[in-house]
Amino acid sequence: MKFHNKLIDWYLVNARDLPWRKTQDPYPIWLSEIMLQQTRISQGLPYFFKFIEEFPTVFHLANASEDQVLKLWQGLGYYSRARNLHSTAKHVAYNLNGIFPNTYKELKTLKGVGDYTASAIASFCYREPVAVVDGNVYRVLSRFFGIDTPINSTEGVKEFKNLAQKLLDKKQPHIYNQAIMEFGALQCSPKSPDCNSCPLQTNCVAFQQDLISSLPRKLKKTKVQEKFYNYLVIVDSRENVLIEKRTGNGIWKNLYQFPLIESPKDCNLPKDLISFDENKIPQEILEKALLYNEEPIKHILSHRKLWVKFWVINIENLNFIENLSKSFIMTNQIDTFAVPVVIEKFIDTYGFSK
DNA sequence: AAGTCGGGGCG
DNA sequence: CGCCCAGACTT
Repeated sequence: MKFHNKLIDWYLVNARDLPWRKTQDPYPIWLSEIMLQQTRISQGLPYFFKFIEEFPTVFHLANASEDQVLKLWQGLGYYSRARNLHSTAKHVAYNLNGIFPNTYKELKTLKGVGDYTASAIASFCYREPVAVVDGNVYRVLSRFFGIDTPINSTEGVKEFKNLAQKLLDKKQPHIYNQAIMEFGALQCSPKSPDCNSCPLQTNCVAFQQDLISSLPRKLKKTKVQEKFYNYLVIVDSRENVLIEKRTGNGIWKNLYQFPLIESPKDCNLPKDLISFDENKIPQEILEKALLYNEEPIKHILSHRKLWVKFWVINIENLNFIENLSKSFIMTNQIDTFAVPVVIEKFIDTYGFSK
């Protein structure tokens, strides 16, 4: 039996019941594919339901504000996905009459839709014979064929894409693509795959040569850099709190935060804050800072290690911000703004009175 | 070709 | 801790 037939037979027995598999409507399928980029299904699923409920159609999503979209995305990470999602929704709604492109090539022109996502939508919605290559596919193919080309090298990307396309069942690309990904997720998992019950065992090079644990190969990434973040929770007598929008192009773009003082080392006293402050916040304000957490919170990201401290400053009124060039906002409705998880956790613990 | 971009879960 | 997850985009 052919490779693709074995995978599909396995899939028909073992497929999970997932909401985006019940439809050919490109809107929910596109939404799910964006959400699941570098994200486990268990983590993305609740967000998928939230989004479908809040934005039942691409027009609802297009008519929302970016702030609203980011707020709903809060906690899912890789926020450029949310910004691109919203941008593409507006494009589809206003320029394309709400109709998604229906070919791989056209789909790839959409913001946030790359090689994988275009293949997924084109095959699931329109039966176009284009093979998906995601983390699951890399793993299944590298093991079954014993390919040790690093999957994140230029040659590896090309090699696996060509192989995947060759193996594709072109009469039912939608089922084959689902099958190989589901197989990678459930049977041929990264750690301790279930080789004993595997229908591909006898022809699997990695299994026969005991290479399961060393495949797929991957070039190691650069080491993470450490940073020290000091957030100033400046609260006035009416429970207004100062926040700002992160604009630049870096991490957490367009999310909100408390005024931030980044320091080259751990800070323990207000005078440290004063020496590192670039917001030009008046000294007499910073002097009142009370350290909320003695031990910095370790916030681990894929490419960064953050040591985060929160400093609470109670003052009578926040009028001093008029003298600052930065655009801080006074708010007593902090819950309505999208914030990074490390700030969300602080807000939940600190408990502003509403 | 290498960096950047989140957060959670698992061994 | 290190690795991985239905990757895309920038430099």
